[in-house]
Amino acid sequence: MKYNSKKIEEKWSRKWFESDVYYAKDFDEREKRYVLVEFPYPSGSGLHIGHAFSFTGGDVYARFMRMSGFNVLFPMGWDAFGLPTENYAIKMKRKPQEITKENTEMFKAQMKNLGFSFDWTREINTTDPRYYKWTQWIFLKLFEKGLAYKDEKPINWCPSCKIGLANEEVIDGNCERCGEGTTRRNLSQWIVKITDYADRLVEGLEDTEFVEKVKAAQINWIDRKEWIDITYDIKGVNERVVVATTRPDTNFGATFVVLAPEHDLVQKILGGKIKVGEDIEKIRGYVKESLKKSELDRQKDVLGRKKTGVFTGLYALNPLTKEKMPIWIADFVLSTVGTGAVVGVPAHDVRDFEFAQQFGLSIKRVVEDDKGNRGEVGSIENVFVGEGVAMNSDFLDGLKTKEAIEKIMNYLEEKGWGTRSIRYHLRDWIFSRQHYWGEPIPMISCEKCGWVPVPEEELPVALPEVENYEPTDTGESPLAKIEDWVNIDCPKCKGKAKRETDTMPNWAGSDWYFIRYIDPENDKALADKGKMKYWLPVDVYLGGDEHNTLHLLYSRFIYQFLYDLGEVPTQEPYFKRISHGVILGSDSQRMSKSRGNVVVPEDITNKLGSDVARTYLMFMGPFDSTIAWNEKSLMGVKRFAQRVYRFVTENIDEFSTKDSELVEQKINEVVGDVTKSIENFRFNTPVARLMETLNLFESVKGGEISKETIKNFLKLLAPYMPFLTEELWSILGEEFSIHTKPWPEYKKQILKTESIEIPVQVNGKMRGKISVRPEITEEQLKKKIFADESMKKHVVGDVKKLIYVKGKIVNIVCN
RNA sequence: GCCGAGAUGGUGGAAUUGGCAGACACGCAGGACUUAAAAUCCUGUGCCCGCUAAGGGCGUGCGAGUUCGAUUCUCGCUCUCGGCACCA
Repeated sequence: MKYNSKKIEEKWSRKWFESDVYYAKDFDEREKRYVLVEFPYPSGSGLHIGHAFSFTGGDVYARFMRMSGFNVLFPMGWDAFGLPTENYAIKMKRKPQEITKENTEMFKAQMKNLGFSFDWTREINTTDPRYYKWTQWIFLKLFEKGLAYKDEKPINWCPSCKIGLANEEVIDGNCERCGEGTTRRNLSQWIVKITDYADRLVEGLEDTEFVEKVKAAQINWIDRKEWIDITYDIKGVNERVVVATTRPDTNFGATFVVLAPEHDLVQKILGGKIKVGEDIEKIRGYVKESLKKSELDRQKDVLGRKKTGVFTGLYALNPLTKEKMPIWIADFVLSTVGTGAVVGVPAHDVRDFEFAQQFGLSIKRVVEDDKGNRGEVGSIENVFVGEGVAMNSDFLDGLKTKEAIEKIMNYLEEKGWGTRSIRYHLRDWIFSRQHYWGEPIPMISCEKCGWVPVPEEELPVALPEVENYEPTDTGESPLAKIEDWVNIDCPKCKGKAKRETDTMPNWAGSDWYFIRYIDPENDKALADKGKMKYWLPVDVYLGGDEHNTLHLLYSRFIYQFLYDLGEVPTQEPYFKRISHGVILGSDSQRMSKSRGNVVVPEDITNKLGSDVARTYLMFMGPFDSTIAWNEKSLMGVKRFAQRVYRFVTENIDEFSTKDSELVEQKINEVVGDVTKSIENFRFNTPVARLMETLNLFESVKGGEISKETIKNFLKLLAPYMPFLTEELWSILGEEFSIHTKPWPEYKKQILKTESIEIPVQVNGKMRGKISVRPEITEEQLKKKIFADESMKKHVVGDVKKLIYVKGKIVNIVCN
């Protein structure tokens, strides 16, 4: 019979989704497993190969767990708010709602074609008002608990998208979405205080089984450090400057102070509040120039970049050395880091050294380096930033860096010159976007009462119908133009008030979506608490490397916050996180339209079928590595599928009731290997094992294989090739569906064989094999080896030692 | 610069308590079938010497070390990829 993938796949796809084979049952007696894959943004271009890769991995695992007897929740939904849809809507003059509907329908059809075993009764969509009602509810709770506040902040502004971006959305100074350079701009923004949870977000990782690189990425991003803020008096004026440092042990080597151009003192100088001797116009010119620079320009060529700056004419007084330190303004100091002012220790900081050299400031070594150098620091190679031993530092001399830091911190605090503080690389989260296609932030600004939350019972604040979605150049959301929506009575005082017109960032809807799958129709709560207790936490979360920091951090934060409110049952949302690699184009470059190397799943499913596409994606290489697409290798999997089909259909009447020893041993071994591999998310090797098994089947007669073994073989293959195996299962006359049948069991006891082959090494080199009974003793083995001419000739000189690892290997040591 | 991962045939990759390196697949070469091509099937395929043999030598990025034995463990390098970064 000929293998017709198209016919088979259409037939079973329909049948599966008409039945309940993939339904997850709330409160079922079986042990639960919540398998989550990142839900996609339904773009107009359809399912991407990366989606197919990720979802196939999840599907193989979910199917395996289901057959292993677990009650598996494997849901899917749509993260549908976002700029591409909005931009497309503007271009086509259509409603984003309609476009989203079309796109999700297309995605869903493609997913069904690929045979993913999602439970579609739990489908969610972040743009559905019944969903975003709860996204808005979470925001109200954040506001209520003081974790959301409004503030004027310099934000990254993309002039092309006309949108404010979080630091995380700016890649190398460019907009993450459109790639254009960003600038900075002050806007009043809603900010969420994620930093309040910084320590918890680090500590919570201990309770998870995330892979090491994900944990490291999260901890790195949060990056907690202990700082001390030191206050210096300024000579001759009644002002102070506060610098922040993590290396106060080097403070005896401080020779200057640098302010960020945005610093308050700079404003005071320019405003004439502080009189300086220097040419104020020169200072003004420098500050103006640097504020104009975008983040891109300021970060360009970071290493070895020529430092710029201007002297203020002021001096800070170092209480430790009693020396005066010139105060400079330079754009290498960032206003958003520390206090926006740093103390220059050129001998022990590369940037400070560059700056000192540029402007002829003095350089003083105060740490002996790890090679014992105590001399002058004359070149950049000698700048020592590591930990060493303090010198030229009065009472710190001779102390190791860590001890010196502790001692000086205590000293500065006692003297009232410094204050310790904990700071993070993680910043508070800018939560406002000036766009239409997002969740409206449910807040009302009242002339009298200030910011008033929309009452819970009035949620959702639905997106109004608009004529024009175009963002404005003023930075206002397009919603601001809809007056009858914006103007509203204050819920508190009934006076005149206006709605917030900003919408939420993309992350908002995806922070908590896994909760909603548990109870998608609930209109009283995020989800029913009993159901949450049954299903949470997510047992395995599969997704791309690109979401290992931000999405994961944001959603863990929101979940921890919900835990504090008593809304969710566990401290952490995800138990395991498995991240997969990227599929590159056949040219080993990232797939992109401009490179013309994009492969979409449909290309393959149309030509070769979904079973082949799925299996090939898994067979390509390890799930977590980055692999280039290779069109040719696909054919190997196609051949395999055909051979499986042909072998089973052609031998259907031949299969016996008992395996030959060889077949029995092989299938048992493969059951063990495949099970272990899938459990550990190594999805590539089971395919190879199953190919080996088929090779063996083909080399023996059908009569040497039992029907039971064929059935087990199909079960092992079922997670990879759900359609083909279902078809063959039915051809074998078995009852629907293979995907609900129990996974084959691995028999532990080793099969007793007449003889085994033992490799023989001489001085560690393989010289041959010898066939022996398994229970042979070392003595007998030795005799047998030396009776064998072909072995004996390799043994030269005296035999010093013979090592026999029972049943595995022999090594003869001689000289 | 910091953090993380990695380096195995022509290619993707196997090999986890240290024990037969190269499973499986692609590609390539030869053959069968065919008027022919495609498809399919069979055989061979790490490199070098050797007669297309027998046989031997070399071989998991480089250099040392531990061990009877190292792709695997230790130390020191080189390079590649991913993330972060004028973070003071």
